[in-house]
Amino acid sequence: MNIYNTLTKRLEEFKPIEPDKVSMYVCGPTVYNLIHIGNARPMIIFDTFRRYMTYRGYDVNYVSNFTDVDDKIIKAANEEGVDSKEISERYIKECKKDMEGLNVMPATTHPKATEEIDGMIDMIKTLIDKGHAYVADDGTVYYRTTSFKDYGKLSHKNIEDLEGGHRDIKVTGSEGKEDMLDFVLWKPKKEGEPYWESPWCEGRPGWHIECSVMSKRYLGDTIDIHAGGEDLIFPHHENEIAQSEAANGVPFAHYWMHNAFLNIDNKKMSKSLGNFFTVRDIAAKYELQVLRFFMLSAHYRSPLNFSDSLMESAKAGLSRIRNCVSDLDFRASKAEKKELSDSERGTLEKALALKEKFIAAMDDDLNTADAISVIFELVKLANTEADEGSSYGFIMQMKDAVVELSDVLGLIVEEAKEDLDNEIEALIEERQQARKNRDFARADEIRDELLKKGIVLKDTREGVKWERV
RNA sequence: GGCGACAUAGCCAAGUGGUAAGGCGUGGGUCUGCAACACCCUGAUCACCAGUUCAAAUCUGGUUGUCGCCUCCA
Repeated sequence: MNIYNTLTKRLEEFKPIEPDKVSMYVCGPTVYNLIHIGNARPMIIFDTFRRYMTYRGYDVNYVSNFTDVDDKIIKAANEEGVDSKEISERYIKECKKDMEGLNVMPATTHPKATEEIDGMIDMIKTLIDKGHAYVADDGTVYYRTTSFKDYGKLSHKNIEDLEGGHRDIKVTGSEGKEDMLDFVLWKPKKEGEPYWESPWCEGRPGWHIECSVMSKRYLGDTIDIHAGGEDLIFPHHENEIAQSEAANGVPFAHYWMHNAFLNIDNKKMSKSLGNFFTVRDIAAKYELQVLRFFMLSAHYRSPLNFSDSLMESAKAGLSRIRNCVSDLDFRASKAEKKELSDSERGTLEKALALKEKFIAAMDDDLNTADAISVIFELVKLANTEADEGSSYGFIMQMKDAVVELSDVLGLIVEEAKEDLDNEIEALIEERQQARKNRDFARADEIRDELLKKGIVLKDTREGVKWERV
């Protein structure tokens, strides 16, 4: 498995700390509102990575946090006149619903920042003791950026560039800082804000310290992979490295993976541009599986543009895979259980080769676009080779192959088996009689009637096939 | 101003030295009472210019364009 490592800017072979195990931390959302489709990209990408590693036999310890104390949460709480905990709890719940729709597996652990305050205070103490942090007059604790010689190693910036590169915008609240680049580890409460006791003041943690602490607690001082959106490289991940490595004295993460942004009309999604979509907005129009398929259709390190027509295209593509699976299912129900023919064996060998091609694509820095194309090749093979004469075993093996690979990508392509009620069965039977009698008007009438109930009929050579829309 | 990424058919998108995967869409055909599904056929001198090489979408330099980070942000 090769992974592009932001730290070294190159593709590297993945070597876990412990054989057959992966420890992985993915920065999760700040829960002040429903998650947007941009939040969904890292969730889908790294969930796919996790599924693939699990498929390859790794035991994956996957940790993803919820940031549940933050300015935006406090602001939302004030606007609604409720406790900030009410806001964060509500949106954690909603986020989990969206994740379920996207078929994103729950993390091994989903820590919350507010439940890890003790650990943060401990780490801040350590940083102060080691001279990497200092307390300002108002009780704010800052990280002393100049004390960490590797500062800038992830974002590949040097401190002079950062200092000199600052544009007109002045950093606010920087009065107590020794240096412009120093960042907050602990900040004093303001009136009406949630706070915790600490040796420095009643207050709350800075954003960056949360992830350092949660990663350490659930995965250890050094982990295999730390991941998130590319906008987090600087300053968030840079600061995490500075905190963790200064406090723990060992490397923080061996591999850093970052997904590119999801854009709308080639622009960054933002509320001010009015091109902002929540996952819930999309769910109203499309099954969220379509969104997942769409996101996986491009490489995770390429910017991906979102639009309605692209979603339509994704929907049609996903249907192609699903049609194949349901056709194979239908064929299997009619097929004879007999010895596989030579040609069937040959086709299965081709299918096996495609499976290897799929693995090669995924091994190449999670090339899901290529992996999906392999699934389409498999679909084509199945559509071309499976017919009324095919054996049951052949059909089922082809189907299993398509389902297995789709499943690695977290794509649900197999419909849950369902029995139709008698009334509908009777209508289908009546329509068959009408067709036999060439009473097509009545036949079409029944078809329309069933369509209204969400059932689409397809007349195949082997009989009538139905499916839910 | 500093740093960086990208530019492949109508659209999306793989491909990092040996003459272009896949999907969606379009048009034509086969199958079907019709429809749907499926199948067959239908599409690219890889932004532009110069260079390296027997050979470049793929490497080097330049030009143009698009976008991102440097400030909360997935």
